[in-house]
Amino acid sequence: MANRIDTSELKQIIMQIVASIPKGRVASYGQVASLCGYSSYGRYVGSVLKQLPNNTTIPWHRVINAKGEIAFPVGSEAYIKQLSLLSKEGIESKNGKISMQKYGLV
DNA sequence: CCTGTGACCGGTA
DNA sequence: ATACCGGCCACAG
Repeated sequence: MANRIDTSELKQIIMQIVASIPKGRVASYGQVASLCGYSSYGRYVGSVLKQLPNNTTIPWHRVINAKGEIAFPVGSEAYIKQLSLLSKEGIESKNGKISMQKYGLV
């Protein structure tokens, strides 16, 4: 039992969860954390995605915050890129907000 | 060792 | 509905 968290292993789990998000769906950082079994690791999820290389195959763009908004400042490079990728998968945002009811995980 | 930071979240006013 | 606040926790300096 020594339920000690292995951050290096947790990273792998997080990436696997994110990779498992179906195309056309989105999940919040906290939700990804929950699926990993660590509901309070939302911030850590973000820090892991931040470390991903530009050529990664991980669909990091399908992860947004709990409010249904992209976590970057509106108009920033990353914001525009993420919005573009989402739009490509048929995910539309209303006034910068994405409907979790519609695109959230089932 | 201590402090600040961040792709977060939920409660309260 | 928005704004503020405290909790959260790995990581960098």
